[in-house]
Amino acid sequence: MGNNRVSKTKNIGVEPPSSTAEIGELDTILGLHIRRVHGAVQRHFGEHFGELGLTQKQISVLWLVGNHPGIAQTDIAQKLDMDRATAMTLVHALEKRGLMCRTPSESDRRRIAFELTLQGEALLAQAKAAITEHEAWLTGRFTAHELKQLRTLLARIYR
Amino acid sequence: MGNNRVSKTKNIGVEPPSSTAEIGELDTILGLHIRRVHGAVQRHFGEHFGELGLTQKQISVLWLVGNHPGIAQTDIAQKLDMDRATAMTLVHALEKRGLMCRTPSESDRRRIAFELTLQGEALLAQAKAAITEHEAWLTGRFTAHELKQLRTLLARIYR
DNA sequence: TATTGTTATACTCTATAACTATA
DNA sequence: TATAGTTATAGAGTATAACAATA
Repeated sequence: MGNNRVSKTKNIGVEPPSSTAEIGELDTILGLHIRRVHGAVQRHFGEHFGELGLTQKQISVLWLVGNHPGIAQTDIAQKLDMDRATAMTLVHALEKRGLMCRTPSESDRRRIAFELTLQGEALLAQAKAAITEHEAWLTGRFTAHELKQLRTLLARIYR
Repeated sequence: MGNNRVSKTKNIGVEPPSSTAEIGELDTILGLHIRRVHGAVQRHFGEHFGELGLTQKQISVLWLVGNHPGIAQTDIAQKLDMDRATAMTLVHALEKRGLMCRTPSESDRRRIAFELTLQGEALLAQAKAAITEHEAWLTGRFTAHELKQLRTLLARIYR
């Protein structure tokens, strides 16, 4: 098994590290561009703001809860394009760290209202500073006009 | 613990599902746009082409190896912006499924040359068709000019 | 010393399915 | 029946650290 090779013996070990980017047809694929960009952004944030102890995803949850005290898990999931169970994981971790707390709703006892704790507010403030810096790195390469274009074009993909 | 709430009792359970998108300042963050777009693309591919049994990442590895028979893991990693260990995981899984095979290089015995198997070639052909369809869904919402703009702007982030 | 492949390990994000309580 | 939260489970992707073989 594993021996039904398709092109017998060409270029064995002769692949020159091929300078930089030249992936052939692959280069045409917009989806690949998007994944690479996503990866680059993710990587930059982790490398520069990892000490914060929060991922971008976690920050967006804290941010959202900070803007909407009393919000429920379902709404968090819906607003950030997540599954209910995925939101649970996020929320639970943040709760366990004492950054958010819960109060059962009285009008609808199925729902649970979430708010930031004082600690959560404090860390969110730091996180916002980090995000601001990170955004400067990300957006600094564009003019205001290009930035507007980019936002408009990207928004058309998921809205 | 968990009782040091910050805003005593406002909006408990009164959060109206808030129609659609309105995340406040969060909406300004380009990084968030990128993550949402990435998620949407990922989701669409999985939902429509999951039966193929290949992820977009796996396809890009097969595609790359197909274009560069004899390529080594390090080069795959470098060309697709991955860690060596991450590439290992990908490559190993594809190998185990009989889609790629290896031949130790003779000129440099540290390197291993990878090629697609016949099975790999066949599946890649199917995958390319899927990607083409997926790309049509993705790019169909843009004019040719917008598409060029978008590609140019995105490329500026990781190049 | 540097590079290639490897293994072990770990964490984040994601989702599905099934369950409980409530509406 | 439908919704909110929960739990168990799984898989993809990512990375770090340490090791062996080779250059």
